[in-house]
Amino acid sequence: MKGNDTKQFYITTTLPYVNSDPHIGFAMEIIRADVIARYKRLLGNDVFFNTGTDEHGAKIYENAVKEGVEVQAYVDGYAEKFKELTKILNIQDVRFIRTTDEKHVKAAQEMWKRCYDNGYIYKKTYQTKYCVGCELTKTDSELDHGKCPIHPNREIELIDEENYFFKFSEFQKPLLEFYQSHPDFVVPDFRYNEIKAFVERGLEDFSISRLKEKMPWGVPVPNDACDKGDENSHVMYVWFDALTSYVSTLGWPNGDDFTKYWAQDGNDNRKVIQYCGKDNLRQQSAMWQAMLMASGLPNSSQIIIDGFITSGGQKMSKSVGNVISPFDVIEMFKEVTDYPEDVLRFVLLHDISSFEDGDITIEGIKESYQAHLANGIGNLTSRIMKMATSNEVRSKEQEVSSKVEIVDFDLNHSLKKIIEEISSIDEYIATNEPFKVVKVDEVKGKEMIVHCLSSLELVANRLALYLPNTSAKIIECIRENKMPEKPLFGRLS
RNA sequence: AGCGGGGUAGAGUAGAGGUAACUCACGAGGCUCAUAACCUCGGGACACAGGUUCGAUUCCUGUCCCCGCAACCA
Repeated sequence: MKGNDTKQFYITTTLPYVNSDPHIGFAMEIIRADVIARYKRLLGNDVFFNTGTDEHGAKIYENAVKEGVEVQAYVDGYAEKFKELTKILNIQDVRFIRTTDEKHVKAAQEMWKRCYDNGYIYKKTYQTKYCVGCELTKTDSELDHGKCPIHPNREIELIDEENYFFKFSEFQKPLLEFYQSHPDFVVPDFRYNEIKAFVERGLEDFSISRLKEKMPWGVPVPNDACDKGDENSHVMYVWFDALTSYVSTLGWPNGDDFTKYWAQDGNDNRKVIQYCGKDNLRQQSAMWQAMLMASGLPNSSQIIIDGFITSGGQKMSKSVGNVISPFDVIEMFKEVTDYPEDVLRFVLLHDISSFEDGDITIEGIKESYQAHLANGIGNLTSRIMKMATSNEVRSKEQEVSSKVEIVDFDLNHSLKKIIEEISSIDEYIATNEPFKVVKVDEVKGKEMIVHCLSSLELVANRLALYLPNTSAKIIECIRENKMPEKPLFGRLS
């Protein structure tokens, strides 16, 4: 990922399933995608950045029924929450697709038709064991004493019906060949190895429809592409529908955006990047890729897999009481800073490894805030601007250096490098004492202060991807030669 | 043999075949431009056992332990 290697750049998060409030893990995913999107824009790329909500399926239907609300109203409420999340996180210029959007429904049906016409969808009667928790049919080998090992508290449903199936099994070879020829298709490498091993073990066709009478909340299977007599009797399996959102957001099968942004084979000018959590490895890097192959569309360029976030060494859960909501973190810092969203962005980007699991606690967030934002960049800005304003030293005009580099999507590493520079500027001030020198040798002292201003501006520029508002504020202070009206990041009481 | 990740100072994390780094906490100095901030110095660590190697904490093998892939979940 360096230089102007691409012209069009497409990046998407997964679409979170709207059966609960926005998770901080998703906040991390979209923040990371946002940093990459900003980076690519800075390099002059034409970026299409997508997110949205996944709104169909049995679990959502069940939840809405349980709460006694219209399903549409139920998903509308969640869609608003997730839209709100993109706003408070300062996610820049992102498209938002909902799988209940009309254009998405049409696209999912078109995807189905193409797979069907190409011979990859067939009908069969079968009896199967279905776990509602996983939204997956289970083979006997996948069950543990008749229970889903993943959802032992849910009863396995025995389904004896005629369903449509996707010929996943036919894609073992094509997928393996694809992985072989694209060794960086999945990042990090250990996830690449994992999916390769999974496909090597063999693939089974999976059911991609549900009887409407049992579960009506889904995209109707297009009847003109399928056998008569089947009219409106099936809806799509939620994964088949949801995965299509990555192209429906581009207006596929119509629209210029699709031809413009979705990677074409052999066209190095385009990149299609998908961010997702590690639970999505199979869906994104195997199922979805097989669907693309089946419908004759180009594959994605790269899948970036995030780790999970625990809190206090444990999975966040309401019963344990260690859930940290992105909204709450931002709320918590509103009193001490005008940039609470940057606090959350900072913590998620700086304190969590780019690809491994990470841990977050309220105490840890506060510690990181105090060390790096309040005592670090915030204090540094104050001390330098104080010297500059009281000695009337203006910064030199400086070409906006885009001396930022992100290698292999390792945002954590890149941000840490920038933070290290803050410390070295503090050290410069302590060692050279410009505040003292300026009193005895004005010219020399002012030169030193100018040097500090330049260094600060460089750091601020490099922080722009990560902490956009903070960065802009610092640059504003330098340009207008003024102190921040109040500390950038006030001390916690 | 289910899949995958991990065990590094008191705590949380980096890192890498050859002086083990950072944040917090702790001890001793310094500075006064700054948000009781900042700088310097110091104490203190690579789970265990084999192997490969001139040399491993890093690579390999085994053992022990922890975590995720379940539930409200990305």
